[in-house]
Amino acid sequence: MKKADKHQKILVAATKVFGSKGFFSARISDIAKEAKVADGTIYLYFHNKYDILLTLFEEEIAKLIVDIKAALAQEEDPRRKLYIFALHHLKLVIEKKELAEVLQMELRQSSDSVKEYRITKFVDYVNIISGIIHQGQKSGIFRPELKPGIIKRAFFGALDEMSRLWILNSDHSYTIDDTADEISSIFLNGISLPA
Amino acid sequence: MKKADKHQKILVAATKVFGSKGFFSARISDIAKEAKVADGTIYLYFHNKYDILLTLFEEEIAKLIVDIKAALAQEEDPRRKLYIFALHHLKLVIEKKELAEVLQMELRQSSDSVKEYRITKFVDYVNIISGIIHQGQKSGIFRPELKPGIIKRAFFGALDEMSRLWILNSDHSYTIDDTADEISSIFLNGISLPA
Amino acid sequence: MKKADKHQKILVAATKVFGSKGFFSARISDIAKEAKVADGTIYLYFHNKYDILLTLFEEEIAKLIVDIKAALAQEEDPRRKLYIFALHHLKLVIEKKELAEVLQMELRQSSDSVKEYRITKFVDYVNIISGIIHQGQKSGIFRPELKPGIIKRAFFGALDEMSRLWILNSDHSYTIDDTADEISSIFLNGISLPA
Amino acid sequence: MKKADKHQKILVAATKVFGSKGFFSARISDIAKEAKVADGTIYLYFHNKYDILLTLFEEEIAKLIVDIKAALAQEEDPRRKLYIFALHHLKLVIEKKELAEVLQMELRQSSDSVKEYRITKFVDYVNIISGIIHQGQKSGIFRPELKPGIIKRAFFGALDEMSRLWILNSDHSYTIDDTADEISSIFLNGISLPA
DNA sequence: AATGAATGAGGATTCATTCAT
DNA sequence: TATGAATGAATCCTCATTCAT
Repeated sequence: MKKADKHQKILVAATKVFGSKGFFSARISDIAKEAKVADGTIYLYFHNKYDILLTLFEEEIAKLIVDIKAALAQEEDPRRKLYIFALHHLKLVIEKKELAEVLQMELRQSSDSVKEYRITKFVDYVNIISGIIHQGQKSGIFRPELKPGIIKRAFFGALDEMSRLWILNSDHSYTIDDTADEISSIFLNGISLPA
Repeated sequence: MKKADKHQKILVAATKVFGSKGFFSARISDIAKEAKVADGTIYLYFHNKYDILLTLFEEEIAKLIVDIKAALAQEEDPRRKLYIFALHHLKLVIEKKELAEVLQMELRQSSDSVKEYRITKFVDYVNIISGIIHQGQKSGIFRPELKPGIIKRAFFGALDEMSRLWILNSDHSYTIDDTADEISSIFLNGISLPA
Repeated sequence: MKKADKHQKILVAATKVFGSKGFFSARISDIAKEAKVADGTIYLYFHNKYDILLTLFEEEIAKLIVDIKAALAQEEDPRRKLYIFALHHLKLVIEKKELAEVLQMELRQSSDSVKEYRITKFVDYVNIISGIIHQGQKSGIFRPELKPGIIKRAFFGALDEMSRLWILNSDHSYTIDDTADEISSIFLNGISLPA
Repeated sequence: MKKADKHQKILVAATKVFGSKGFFSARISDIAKEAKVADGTIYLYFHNKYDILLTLFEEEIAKLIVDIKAALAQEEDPRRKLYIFALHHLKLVIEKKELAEVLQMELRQSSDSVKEYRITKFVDYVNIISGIIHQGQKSGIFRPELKPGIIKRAFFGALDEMSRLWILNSDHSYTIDDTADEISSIFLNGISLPA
């Protein structure tokens, strides 16, 4: 197994373990067992437990940004773009339940280093939304008086809370597409100029 | 000092400490010092560290529900009610920054006992929103095809994310009233039937 | 048991354990067991394992300095003083075998903090010797051309090496008094001016 | 590279590393890096970390004994011999600072295997001194009532302490020759019969 | 009821040693 | 022979909880 593979294997295991027990309750030995490596091996790839969490965010959010930007590039209409963002975000929740849980829980951690982190990678992600809003305002589709800084937060928050619903409830009454559709249409109705 | 007072004093201290360091990083001795009692005294009022967190939610959210319901009772119009809910929720963030932080962070903890708890008290709180939506749909003000279960989550999530913005940023460009207004109007535009 | 007592009890235990296994091989749990306290209790009195060692030196050498100075105060003749110093030093080896072993072993540790320490407390101790030499030179008893800085080291080294002999060998062919006498007389012959 | 060369290279590296960090704080990987071999390679030449230390003593002290005996063979006078021994010992400190540090520190370790070792090789070294004393007593130069067993220890101790001075202090006020001269003359004055 | 010293279980991390390549 | 990634036993230290006073 190549070096990069083991690095990845540990991250995958950590995502799962952090997701199910939370960062603090997760034990290094849990991650090691899940990754089928020795405890000590983890320290060949990461400085410490916290470094695993940080790397997790860095790598996964980076991937997510790439994916979403690729999907958005196919589309012109800011209204459609908002829907696509919602859809992607919610899809992530289903496909990478564990990462979503980590995002859910750990992103709220108040430790300074995470806060610092947030203002880099995570903010890039959320700023995709304000970019869409901005574009829509320039095209005369969205109401010009709205502050993109507020909308992006509200939109992200709405999606995020929906994710929480999915993560915590096992039986899902609604499909992703329906939910993405419903949330984006509420927002679109809310922020669009009358035709 | 009466028994109830010390119980309360510890909860106030715990709110502050959990808020600033998070549940796991908070030490019982931190809370004891903040409450100006001995470490051991805490165990005369609470079973364990976790019990403090649970009690905190129970008591504080209960109070919050009472407050909000009182405010809503003054109002008939579901559209106004939604604005009032938003305003109250955001006001809480300012007035009880620490509790809001605890809500922000710990509510996301996936530990089973919290999950269990959420389906009681916290859900009551969020259900106030779906009650408003429902009422609005019955009165023919809100679009009848929308699922209150989704709307309530989206609305709460939007508010919650705005709170996060406030908690983590020190300088606030927008006022609470503006934000409550903007968010509720997006939603109201989004979910209202055309007049 | 009073607080100071437990502090002392731990130091006594540490002296014994460090003495028999050396600092690095000694386990905190060994010291705790020897002191009949819980492992954690040690950390109520000391910052860490290293702090125990440092405190040990500080307290024991301080006591030793007091004792030796008291004994020297009774005496005028620098020649007698040197003998008294030798006698006290060697007596310490017998009476506090463990501390002597710690001194033997750990004082040689090259860690910076110990080195730093040495230039304070331990140097005070050894400087008692150069004080005696100096006094003897002023009184015209010791050869004036000798450097007290060298003599003190040589004399201490000779005593120290004799201690090592005692500590490592179980059967002692010579008595302390004989040894103190022999070593001090070699030095006295070596450094005295012809009568 | 021949087998013996790598064996030697590791010992040289170990001398340096043990000397600067002490045996316990030295890491196998430090030695490996210093010797420019892989960690695992060390185990092809030594059984374990401890075996390196033992071999170090064995080989280096053996060399030292050969050197000193060669130098002493040139000389008849026991008084000159003592001076030569002192000079050689102190020269070692300058030339092989690291080995001297190892001697300084690790020789004091009380671990049983080292203690055992000491009674073989190291004792041979120190016994060179008692041999000189004995010879001097037979020749009627040194006082016959002195116990060579004590003198050898005291002399070695004095030299050893002087080494410590050199190793720990960077600026050396005295030259080796001066120091060797001063120490051996103190002893010679101390142990010689009046002419 | 209140205290805070004492407890000891638990876990992150290190590093000597092994072993597949 | 040589490598260095992998191992996992070992240990310092933390801190929730207890309990004698």
